Amino acid sequence: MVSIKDVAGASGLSVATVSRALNGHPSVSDGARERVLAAVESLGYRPNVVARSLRTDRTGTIGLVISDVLNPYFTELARSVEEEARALGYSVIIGNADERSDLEDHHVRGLLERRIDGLLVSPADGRSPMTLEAAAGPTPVVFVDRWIPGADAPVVRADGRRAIRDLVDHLHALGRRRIAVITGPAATTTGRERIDAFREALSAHGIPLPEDYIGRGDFQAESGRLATERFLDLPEPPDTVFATDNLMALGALDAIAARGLRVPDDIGLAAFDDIPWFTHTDPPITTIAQPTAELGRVAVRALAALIAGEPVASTVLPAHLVVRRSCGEAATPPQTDRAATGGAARE
Amino acid sequence: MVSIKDVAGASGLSVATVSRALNGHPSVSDGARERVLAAVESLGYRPNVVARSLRTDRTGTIGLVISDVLNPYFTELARSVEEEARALGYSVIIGNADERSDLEDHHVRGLLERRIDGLLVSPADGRSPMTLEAAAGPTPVVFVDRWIPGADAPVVRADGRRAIRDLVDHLHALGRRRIAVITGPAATTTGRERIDAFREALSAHGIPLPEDYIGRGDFQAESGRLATERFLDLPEPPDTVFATDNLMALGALDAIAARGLRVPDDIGLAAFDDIPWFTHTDPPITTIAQPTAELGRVAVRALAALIAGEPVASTVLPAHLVVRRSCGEAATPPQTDRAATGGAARE
DNA sequence: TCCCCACATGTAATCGTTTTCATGGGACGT
DNA sequence: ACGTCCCATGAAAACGATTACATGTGGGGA
Repeated sequence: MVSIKDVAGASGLSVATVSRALNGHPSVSDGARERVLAAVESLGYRPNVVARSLRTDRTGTIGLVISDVLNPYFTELARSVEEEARALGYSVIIGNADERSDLEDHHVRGLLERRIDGLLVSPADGRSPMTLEAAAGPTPVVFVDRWIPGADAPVVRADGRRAIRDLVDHLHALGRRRIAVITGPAATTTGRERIDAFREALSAHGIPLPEDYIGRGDFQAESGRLATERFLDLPEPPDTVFATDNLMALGALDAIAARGLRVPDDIGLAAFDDIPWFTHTDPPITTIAQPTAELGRVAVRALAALIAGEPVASTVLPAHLVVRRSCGEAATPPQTDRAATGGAARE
Repeated sequence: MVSIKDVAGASGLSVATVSRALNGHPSVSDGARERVLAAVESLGYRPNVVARSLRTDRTGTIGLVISDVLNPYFTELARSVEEEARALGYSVIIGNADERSDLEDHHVRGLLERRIDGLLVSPADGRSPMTLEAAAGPTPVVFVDRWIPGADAPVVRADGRRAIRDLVDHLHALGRRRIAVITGPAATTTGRERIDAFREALSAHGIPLPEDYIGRGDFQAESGRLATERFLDLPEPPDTVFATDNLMALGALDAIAARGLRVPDDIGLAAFDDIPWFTHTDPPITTIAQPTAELGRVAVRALAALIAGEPVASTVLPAHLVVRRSCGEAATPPQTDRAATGGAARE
């Protein structure tokens, strides 16, 4: 590999001058700069980022550890993170934890050893020691979507409580009374928030939530299918199922279709996270949409600020209900669809 | 940050011995090893991969540049690549080219500067100079899914020709005769292969393919929608649309739904790439499935072999037709989960 | 007893940059 | 004409690891 020394040799200058020329240092003569560029061109020199990072202690890279790459919600998040990071001059290394805390550990450790400038993580659960260590350590960390209570790092997330209340109002208005829910892992903040908000909203309407109507899922499709089957086997099955993420909703749809039941006539279905496919399922699915891309952008900006040494506060963006047809005929066609990220609350 | 020197100091040994102890070098006494590990533990030492890479000229990282992270096909590919790479001791840095060759260029350049050990790329089109340069350069490169003819790198891909023939046979058997196609960019190998094979299969049945029945897409949803609208505006619209990837099929579905038409009665739809959602659309979509995960695994193994200096040949795996209901009655009607949209008018 | 070798360890060079410090030579003000 | 300052440049020291080479020590074979 051709190094800066070769460029120095070819241009008859010292490595110091070459380095300065390449980094836009002001005190380099035009002549020198030209000779350097010519040598770079003819030798095909490409700076060694590894060496540079060692010297400068900056890698120009941020890490992103997400819970599941196959989940469209997280791919959208990853995409917006990469986009914003690129705009800010950073590269992104993505680690997929697959909802496993050992994998999360593995990736966080690897990223820290790689000396990334900052870390964005959506913790699978609170059980990854490395994640806690990272949050406590010198590398800037920002939690996105999920977080670990007590860990010392800003959080960028969406608040679904209000939207869940809206959803339950909607279901109530449609006459739904036997509403079951498929939760995420109790160890995740989003898992807890969604079931808590749901329970609260139900009780506001005086609707009970029997233990049988709570399916314990893991945010992946198969768990949604299993939970739904169990619901359908009940002596008094629910008239509506609320899956607290998009993959579990997919699993629920599977289970429902396998029994030859129809949505929404035989059973209603609502989901969390809006994804393009929900428009095309049979029927289109009523769901709660997060401002996913915005979440990613805000998180990256927060991380960049942290890296720059600026103080950073947590951010909460609102999620909102998107009514389609999977719970019955829409009462009113409000169609608040998308772009509604109006007021961002700051903590 | 605590470095190997601190560990050496704390354990009363030299950096050389510490390094050896940490890397499992045989000639290190048990006593020394223990003292090193104790010091590592108490100091919270974490090796600096950047420094190691500089010295060893190995980063333990491979790059993966894909065309579109939002495309489920590529996320599945990315996932299997990461999995296999991890098993082989590599980390993966993913770059999203978003079907833009300038972004592809950007990522390939960044990855090379980062001195990745090897590069997996699915070129957006042949127009990225960096990709060509990379294939010609010293860093091992393997093309996956798509490739650049003439570039000197092994290719791991699926062959869709046979499956496309099967699809056309299927359509023909169902009486479909006015079949339109939405192609990918002519600059991509997959784009060309699919339209070529399709054209060939049609002519084997004596079915014409008028120019009007060819929609030029870019593998993204919006282009599928536009192409389909144009088809539907034709004086004699097609009775079937074949979208050559899953996102364009989604767009086609959009356009069809927007006109209140029903699939497959009013118009048939077939796709390329199988994804979980195709089971849940209305109706489930007949498509051509690639062995996506296997593709990722094979590609990583090929790259690892290349890195190890072993000779590597290109690999072609077969794709196959998956018949569902979007083109008309399935050959084998196993279950009665139809019923659904009985006579209900839509929209 | 002596020699040789293997073993455990240390010293120092090295990887490719950036950056501090030193230096020489104009340009400019007086 | 002289001192001052700045500007362009170079030499060399880092950064944190790995590793070739050197060194001392102890054990085993002759």
